[in-house]
Parts: sequence; structure tokens; C-alpha cells
Amino acid sequence: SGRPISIRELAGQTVAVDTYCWLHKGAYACAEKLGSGQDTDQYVHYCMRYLRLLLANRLKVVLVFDGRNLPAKADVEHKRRETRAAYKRKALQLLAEGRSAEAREAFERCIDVTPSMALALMRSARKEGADTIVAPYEADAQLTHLCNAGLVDAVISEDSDLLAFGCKRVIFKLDSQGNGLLMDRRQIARQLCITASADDPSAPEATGSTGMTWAKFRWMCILSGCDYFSGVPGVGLATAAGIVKRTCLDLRGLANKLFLYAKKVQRLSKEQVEAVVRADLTFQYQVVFDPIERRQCRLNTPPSAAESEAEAPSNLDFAGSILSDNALALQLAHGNVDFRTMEPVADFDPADIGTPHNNKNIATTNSSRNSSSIIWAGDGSKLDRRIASEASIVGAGNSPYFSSMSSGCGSGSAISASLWRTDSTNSIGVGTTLSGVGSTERLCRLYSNLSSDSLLAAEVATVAETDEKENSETLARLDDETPANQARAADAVEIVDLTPSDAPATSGSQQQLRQPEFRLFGEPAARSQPLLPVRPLAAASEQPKRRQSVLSRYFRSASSKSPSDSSPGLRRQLFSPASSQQSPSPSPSESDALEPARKKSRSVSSNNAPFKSPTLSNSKPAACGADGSSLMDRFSASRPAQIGGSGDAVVDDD
DNA sequence: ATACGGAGCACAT
DNA sequence: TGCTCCGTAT
Ligand SMILES: [Mn+2]
Repeated sequence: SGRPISIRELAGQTVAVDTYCWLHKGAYACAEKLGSGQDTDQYVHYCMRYLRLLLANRLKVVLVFDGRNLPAKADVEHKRRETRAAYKRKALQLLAEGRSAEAREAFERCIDVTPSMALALMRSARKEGADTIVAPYEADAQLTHLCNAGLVDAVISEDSDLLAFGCKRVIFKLDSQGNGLLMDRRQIARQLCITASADDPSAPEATGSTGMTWAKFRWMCILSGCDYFSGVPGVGLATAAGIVKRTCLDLRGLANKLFLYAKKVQRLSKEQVEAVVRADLTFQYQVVFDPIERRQCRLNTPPSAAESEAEAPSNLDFAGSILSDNALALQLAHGNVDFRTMEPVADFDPADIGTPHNNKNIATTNSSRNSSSIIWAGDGSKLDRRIASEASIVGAGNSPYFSSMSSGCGSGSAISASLWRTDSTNSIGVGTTLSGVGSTERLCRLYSNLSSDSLLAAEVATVAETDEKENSETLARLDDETPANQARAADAVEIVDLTPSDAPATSGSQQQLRQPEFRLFGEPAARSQPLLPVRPLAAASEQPKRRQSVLSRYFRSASSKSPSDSSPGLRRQLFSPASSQQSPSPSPSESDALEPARKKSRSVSSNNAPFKSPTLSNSKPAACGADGSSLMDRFSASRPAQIGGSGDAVVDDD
């Protein structure tokens, strides 16, 4: 799963949002109007509620939008387009016939988020102090760039591809209460036993060893199917993990000999091999926009031309082409130029909203809001990079990047600089994992979908650490020991107290809500304590104990039932030390005879852990997103250690 | 145990 | 733009 986190813990930090997630959901609020061409901005309001949720909690926000489609996704996109068009015709017809319910259904299926919708949101969001940026291509890559370059502290998204891209910190499943699941790259690395270049997503050295590396993690995602490669029949995440771990070849070599690694796999065609390689390069070198240099570049620096022959092809156009016109690139990033038509559609200029150094037109109509840009601040000429969290500590308004936006967000003047002075932003619970253990049996379901595979892998990873006794330790550590946590908690308390009772934009209604939390949808304060992620702010004693007891009780009962591991396969693939590897790796040089692995998986049938702990299901408020509950439901017996050892069969070979 | 295809869903009343 | 659930087959 990932560590439950509340955005309240991110006060003072900067996050980048995968905005199309919001837009798509918001579009459902006005599916008919959008489909039939009527004017509406309901989707904007939906997104703005989320934005305000973040701003009101003192986060600085960068909304990131998708740009052009990669050639690799052209086919998929084309099909989607056709499907949507068909539904649109059908919807209009149904509407004409007066069958409005059916029409509505059809309208939902033809929802398309257009650049103009994105632009409408951008206009609105910028007024309230958010930054916006349109990616040259996929938002995924752009988000990763912002995060890994230190321009933002974390990314908010639903797309597990971000992990394949190598994004350092992602918050998934943010709900209307500000709760989500944090996935931290360092933590995942530790649990995958990734040591070398754990922090270098671009490091291609996966060859020569049998351990896990980030490159192999990426390969695993690719081989099991991803946006850029349709996958190989019979190869899912678990199989891919097993394969990847045992290889010492580079990706092309592996793809060529894939059939040697798994019995049921057929030889890949040349085209497939190339597709795999291209996918790998697309994850690494997709074109993004760098707001510091104010030009397009690649997510990682491709190997120098010297060594490029083996590593990267001279032409990376499938991962996007770099636009050499920097001025145009900037206008595209601002959304001023439509990336489809290349026509000018707006004339936003970050300088107009004022920056610490450059306050042109301060005479804006909303004088109350002195919002300036995080990423557009300065003249873009000579700016040094700065770690996002660091900069946010520096204080509101003085950093070239992390400017006075703080005053623009939320309560306007309500926030004193001292609020930002805390060091609570340092490292968020990195190294701590909160979450239970999911049984593979049920976790499998999570990755029935291709795109969620990488997420699952990381989930399993995260989950594994929590195994065993470490549970209690982890919980304890998390809940009150860590100094950073304490600082954060204190900070959060303060902030909560100062939190304006209402969203900034709803200025008209200065309500007297005493609610300690900002709520998106004015929900009843009643069910205010979602069990799951709520992190104790003030009373660090109450909540944690409950969590802990709930978990440990369940662990006891479950493990008493079956002392054995309930989730072998994938977890073993991912976590067993390289040394104790099981099935033979084909010799890199030639096609060797493979040692038949004689151990078939024993069907010791892990007793399938109960689907739901009564404790959990009882205490779970029906509110927190279907997902949260399903995660909770997945808690099951932890396995008593032991990872090494068993040299048993992988999924493949005879 | 794992993989896969297909169906459903996202808003908000 | 995506994720989740379920039944079924291997
Ligand atoms: Mn993606």
C-alpha cells in the first residue's frame, strides 16, 4: 500500500498534481453539457475544491497538464477517439429521442478532457495562487521531472506509471478529506533490495548482477505490460519480476532470450524486442519542460554520443522531440499556445501576477491576493536550483522559486512567516512504513490491470517491510518518536488552528466553522475520524494505539491460524536476496540447457486469510473511498520472516 | 499461484 | 487521464 498520509503533514511543501485525474472526474459532473456542447464550468469547480483543499492546508501547488500524445500512444488514443465519437453520436440520438437516462450514460462514455477545459481550470487556479504547467507530452514524465529535480516535494496522482518513471515521492489516492497513500522511492528501494544507484533513476547498470535494480524494476513494469508495450502473453507482474531478477543481460538481450526464462513464453519478434527497448527509453528519456532553464529537455540526460551506440539510439523521437524554439516551448507550457493547433489561445504571463523580484502589474483586481509563482518566478535567466522543501523553509516570498505564494494561498495574510520556519518539512517519514500486510492472493487483484502493476509491486514492497515484529516498532516510531514527526505534528496543530474556516475563494461566506480540518465537500463533521490514515495531530496517544491494537490483534489471530506465509510468489520474486536465487539464469553468452527446476510450487495452500477482519470492517467508516476500505480489507497474516532460503520454483520452466 | 478478459467506475442529486 | 472488481483458465 504505501504509507497513509494526510496532506496536513505537507504544510509548507510543494506538490505537483496530475491534473487530468481531477478533470476527468470532474467532467462527470457535467457529462451531458460537455457532450452536447453547452457551456459549463462545473468541472472547474470540482477541481478547484481539491485545489483549495491543498491550498488551505498551506501546500504550494503546481497543476500539471498533459500535452501532446507520444507517437507510441497514437494508436490507443485513436481508438479512444473513435469510441468516444461513437458514444457521442449515440448520446445525442438518445437525447433526441427523449431517453435521457440512457443518453446520460452514453455521454459519460464520451467524456473527453480538452485543452480548452484545461485552460479554463488553469485560469481559475492561477487566480488563487497555484502554478500551472502544460507538459510537452505526458504529464507523468513532467511530474517526475519536477519532483526529481527538487522543484516539488511530492506528486499527487493516480497513475502508477510514475513509479516506473522513477518519481521519488508520489501520493496516490488522495481523497476529499486530504488523505492519501505516500510511496517513497527510497523506501521501495530498500525493500526491493535495490542498493546500487538507488537514487539514480537513470542508472542503466542492471547488467552483470542478479540482484534488483531500478532498471530492472522498470523492465519488470514493461515486460508485464505498460503504456508503451502491450506485454507478453502469460507474463504478468510476478513472472516478470522473477525473470528480471535472474537475468544479467541488458534489456535487449533479455527480450531476445525471454523464452529461455519462462517456459510458456514464446520467442519475441524483432518488433516486440524493439518495442520493449523503446519503452525502456521512453520511461527514461521522455521530453519534458524544464521551468528553470525554460526549455524542453529529456527526463534524464541520454548517454553521451560516444557510448550511445549500445545504449541509446541516436533518435529518441518516439519519446518525444525536443522543440528547439524555447519561446514557443514556454508558451506551450503556459497553455498560451494550443499544442494541437499551435494557435495562440491565451496570453498568460507569470510576470503579471508579480514575483518577489518583478512586480509589474500589482494592480490586479484581486488585490487581496498577492500570488506569485513558484516555478515561474524570476526571469528565468540565472537561477540556481533548490530543493523544494528547503526552499519552502526559507520562507514565504524570498526564494526565487518558492515565492510569496504562501500569502496567496489560503488565508491571505493570515499566515506568518514563522509558520514556515519549522523544519518539519525535512523528510517525511521516510523510512517508516505504516500499513499492513496484504496477502498476495488478494493483492493479485490489484494488478489485474496492466497499468496498476507497478503500483502493486511497490505496494507489496512497502507491505513486506511491515511484516513481522517490525510492525509495532514501525507504528510506534511513526506515531510519536520521530522528531520530524513531532515537529510536523506540532506544526500541523498550529496550522489547523489558523486554518481559515472556509476556502479562500468562497470569500463571501466567512463562516465560523470550528472544524479543525478543511473539508472539501462540507461533509458532516461527524465522521471526522477516518480510521485509516488519520495521523494524530495533537493527541498522539489515542489514535495510534487504536491502530496498533487493531493491527496486532489481527496479526495474532491470523498468524495463529497459519504460521506459514500466505503470500509466496510475487513477494518472493521481489524480495528474496539475489544470492539465494532459485531457477537458473540462462547463460548470457549462449543458449544453454536450462536446469530444470524440480521444485514445483507446493500447494501448501496458504490458508487464505480471512477477507475481512471483523475488527477492521467494524471500525471502518463507510466513507473513505472504496479503495481505502479495500486496502484495509486486505490486511492479513504477516509472514514470519524468512525470505531467503527456499530455492523453490519460479513460475516458469519445467 | 498467476494471468487475463471484460465490465464498471469517476459527479452528484 | 486512469483504477477496481470478478470469474475463469492455466
Ligand atoms: Mn501513464
